[in-house]
Amino acid sequence: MTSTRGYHHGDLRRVLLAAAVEVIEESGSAALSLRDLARRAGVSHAAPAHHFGDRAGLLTALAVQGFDLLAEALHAAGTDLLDVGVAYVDFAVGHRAHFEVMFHPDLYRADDPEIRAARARSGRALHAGVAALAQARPGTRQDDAMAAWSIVHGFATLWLAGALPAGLGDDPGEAARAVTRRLFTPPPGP
Amino acid sequence: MTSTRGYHHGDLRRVLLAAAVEVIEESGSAALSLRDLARRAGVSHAAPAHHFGDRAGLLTALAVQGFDLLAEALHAAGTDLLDVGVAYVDFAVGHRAHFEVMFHPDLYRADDPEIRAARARSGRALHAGVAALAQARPGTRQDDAMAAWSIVHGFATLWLAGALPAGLGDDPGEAARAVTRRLFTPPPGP
DNA sequence: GGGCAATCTTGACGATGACAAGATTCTGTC
DNA sequence: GACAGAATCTTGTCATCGTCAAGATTGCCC
Repeated sequence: MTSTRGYHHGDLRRVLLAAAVEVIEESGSAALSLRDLARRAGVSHAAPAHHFGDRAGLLTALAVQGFDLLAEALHAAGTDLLDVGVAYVDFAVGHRAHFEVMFHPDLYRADDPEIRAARARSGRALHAGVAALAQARPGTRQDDAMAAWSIVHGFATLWLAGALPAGLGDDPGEAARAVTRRLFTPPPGP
Repeated sequence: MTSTRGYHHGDLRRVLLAAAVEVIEESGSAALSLRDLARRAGVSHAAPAHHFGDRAGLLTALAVQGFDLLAEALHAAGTDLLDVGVAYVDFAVGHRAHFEVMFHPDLYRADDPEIRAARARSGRALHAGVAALAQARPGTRQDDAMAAWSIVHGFATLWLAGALPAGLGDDPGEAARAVTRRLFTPPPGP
């Protein structure tokens, strides 16, 4: 119970980031406030500033965390591009707070060195799937990489925005699999 | 000059929406503030409330505007799905403020009847392209529609987030055309 | 011309972000 | 064990914001 705690929380940075995820998942990034996070963590309103500097600093840390979690998820998915794509969608839906912040660079310090490094790590993980495809299918071009990334990112974003029509089922990964499969097996042509 | 103006601006609603687009394009939706928009329009801080009720009300109006502009852009693109896809990307990049707000329903009143109607209009325009494809290519399924929407939406979102690698050129429409073409002509298989 | 709606202005309050000054706790060194 | 300094907080303040209320002004319709 924090009432017995003095001036040293001990794990405040992690608790604040977890609280931020909770608030963003409930109400979106616009509803995030440092004072609210401080209350939820049981500390004074200025305590978060020591760990993050300011609101943008906290969101920078959240984005770094997100890019690293994404890299891990993509690595774990193996090298089949369809599996990597599904893992991307699963990540986006399972970590909607991180995902929302990651792709809104105006919310954080996009030129922060940690962000750049984390982005590079997830970028490499993303391209591992494309590299495997290029190996299996000579002739694969950069456009194919862009198409693969675009389709899974688009699907994830539309799912999270609640823009997709009903009938796709409850499993975003499975729905994404059916949709992204189209990239490789187009409808019968004329 | 507003200094000769009394209590009746005459066109305040439109001016506030235009100012909102400007601010969001410059600094993102998080930077939007009603007081700042009022200052830019040369009125008092409470004037916007008469037209929009509150901040979410203004963003609702902006989203409605966006869905309608999208519907118009898609109708103007004709029925070739590739052209419709490119028009979608051109719309997103050319109206980045509207696009950002449209796909963040936590910023506005998603259950507002005007929003629902506007969404339906742009949804119909989007599906006109898919319907044309289905006519030209029997066997087209809902997955194809989702794939088409996902790929252009994903490309647009990634482009706007500055996440795509350099080398795609300066024309988002042309870059999107090359990428979305992959949906219909996949790389040579094994 | 008058009444009412529309469209503003002024003022106030609570919440926020950011900053400053200071208090407490922890850690490392001697 | 003591001390110094870093780390980690607390308290307070200020400017800005969103929202609400009360009131002033203007436009429109009968």
